[in-house]
Amino acid sequence: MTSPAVSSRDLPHPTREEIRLEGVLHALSDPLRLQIVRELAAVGDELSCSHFDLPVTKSTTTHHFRVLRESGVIQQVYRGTAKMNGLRKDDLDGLFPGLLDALLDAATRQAARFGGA
Amino acid sequence: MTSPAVSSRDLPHPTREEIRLEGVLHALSDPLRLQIVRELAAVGDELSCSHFDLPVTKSTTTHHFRVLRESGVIQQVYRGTAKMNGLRKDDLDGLFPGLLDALLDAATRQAARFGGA
DNA sequence: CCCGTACTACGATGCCTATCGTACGAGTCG
DNA sequence: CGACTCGTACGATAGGCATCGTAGTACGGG
Repeated sequence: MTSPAVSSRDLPHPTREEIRLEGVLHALSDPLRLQIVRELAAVGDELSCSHFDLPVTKSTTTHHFRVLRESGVIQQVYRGTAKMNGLRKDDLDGLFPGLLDALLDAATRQAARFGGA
Repeated sequence: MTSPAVSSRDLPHPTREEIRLEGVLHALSDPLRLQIVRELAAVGDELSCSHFDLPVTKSTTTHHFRVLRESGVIQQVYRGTAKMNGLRKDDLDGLFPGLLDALLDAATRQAARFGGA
């Protein structure tokens, strides 16, 4: 088909105005979720849930993506059977200029300090 | 006495190298603790625990200050009966350049958006 | 239509944490 | 010394959350 067909079922997202700093910080205070956001920022595009190889079951993965979505850090949309995830960079930059970049930079520096990739 | 005498009992702090980004973000994901850090940054000096008028009991206040200290966000030192709290700005800036300012700016913007002072 | 893939929903579990109250220790001042 | 202030320690409690397993739903392809 021509258009990707964003498929009927859609998911509740907070509006930009509803995004809370505490919620964003809480979402990013989990190592797995921070890692997800780092990868999303690195590719600068949407990624399917199954793209990530996380050391937890799929149930837990679903849970983490939901936390990220409900805190306003990512947007999720179904595309066929896949659920695509994208960083809400515009919204976050609009609300908190410079914060996302500072966080990503901090995460990169910490990854460099420790063995992490 | 002449010198403030940092009094015998002292408290365990993480070294700069031990500070973890996830821990910092978790510490700041609590509204009370974020508020404390905002006030410390605003005055740019040390403040006693009792300076803060928080809507919780003293036990809970102690708990929050400990979380902030153990995550490396603040340093605490006894000075007589008072326990003085100071932001570890140098350490945080050294580890994560720009992060603290971005966080404080984000908190200020959010406070402006909502009724908050 | 049936099957495989992708993800979800739900219940259970164990840990972490925010909160409180009470009892206590350290320091200061009269 | 004695009283008062500041903050701690400890136990209890309730709620949140990361994790899992199993069962189920949506979609696409043979």
